[in-house]
Amino acid sequence: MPEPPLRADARRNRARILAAAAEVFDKHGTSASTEEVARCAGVAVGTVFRHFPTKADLLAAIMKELQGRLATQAETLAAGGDPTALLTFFAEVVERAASARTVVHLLAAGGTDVGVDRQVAGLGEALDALLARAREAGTVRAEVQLDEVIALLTAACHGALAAGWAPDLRHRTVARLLDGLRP
Amino acid sequence: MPEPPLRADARRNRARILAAAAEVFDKHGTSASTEEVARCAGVAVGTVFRHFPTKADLLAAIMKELQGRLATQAETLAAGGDPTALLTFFAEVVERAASARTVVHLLAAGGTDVGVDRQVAGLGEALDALLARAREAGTVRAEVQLDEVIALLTAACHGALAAGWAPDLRHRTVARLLDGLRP
DNA sequence: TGACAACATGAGTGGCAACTCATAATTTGG
DNA sequence: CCAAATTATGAGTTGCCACTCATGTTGTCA
Repeated sequence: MPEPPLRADARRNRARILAAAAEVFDKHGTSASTEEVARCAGVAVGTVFRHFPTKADLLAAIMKELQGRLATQAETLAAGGDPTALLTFFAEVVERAASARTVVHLLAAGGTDVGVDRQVAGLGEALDALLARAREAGTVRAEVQLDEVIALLTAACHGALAAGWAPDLRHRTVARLLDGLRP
Repeated sequence: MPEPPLRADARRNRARILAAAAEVFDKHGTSASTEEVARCAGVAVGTVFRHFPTKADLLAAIMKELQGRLATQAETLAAGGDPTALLTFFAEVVERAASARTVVHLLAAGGTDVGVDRQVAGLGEALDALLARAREAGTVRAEVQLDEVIALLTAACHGALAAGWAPDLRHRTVARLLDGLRP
């Protein structure tokens, strides 16, 4: 089923909508109205719904993009060969989550929410590479499992976001979390 | 301003509403309708709004109760003198959060949500006692601060709840978290 | 027990937000 | 440059939910 290519203006609007949605949902949470997204994108509501028939579809699209960016970053770090890359990546994701609500939803979507299961799996593989390298180098304990790392990351993101930790507290808390992984 | 005592039926209904609200919000999240709460309590909507003029007031009342129970439990543990009581308490709260959405909201309400700031402070004192004892006994590292413990607890609750960790994963993750506190 | 105040009831109101559809505007292949 | 198809528009439509209020009920106290 080779989807016919989008018209030029349609492509442009789709991109604008995605950007606007990311901005709006990050600022006001996912309960922000679709109309607000349309306004921010400089587009009518109907156009948003033409591209994403459902609000959930819009969220899923954002998450897919986000997942892609995170996975790429993780792969880059893994290629670098630094055995502490896992810890770096961990801290950075939490740092981003503190100001970007959407990361949280991505990571939490291991389950049933919007159908992002496979996306998360993709991030999982990238993380697994980082973890393997860290284990070999003795940067983290051998018995630490991938799902635990993901769980800790999820928890930290949620906490940083929902509780609104100040930067200082955030850094100390992440430090404690990483302490739990080291030998 | 000595509030006149409630009438007998009013007291009974107030209690029923609180219990029903806790059950409903735990099951369907805080977006469940007030009407659902009323139905579950066997009461009309108007009655719910007579006792709690706003949905936020209802949530705040639930959290106040919850905070009281948790604080009491923490104090009891502290009185017991077990130096690992902090770790026990931590694990237990997370365990409860996994099936009770409301704990999460309580712990996350360090900030601006419903005005529960002081309630959390109350829990903080009880936790502080546990932490002090654990530090003296060398069960946790000396440099671990109270706000970090609260932050970790918050994070773990959010994670356990939002991501729906299976029991096995939950236990391992909490273990990793506690590893980060030990010497 | 009676009478008054406190309380309960539940149909109704207002408002918000997701989603639709007839119409108008663009794009594109010929 | 001109159709024909694709896309954009935005004023509705629909449904839900927090909250109100006129009316009926129950507890309390003398």
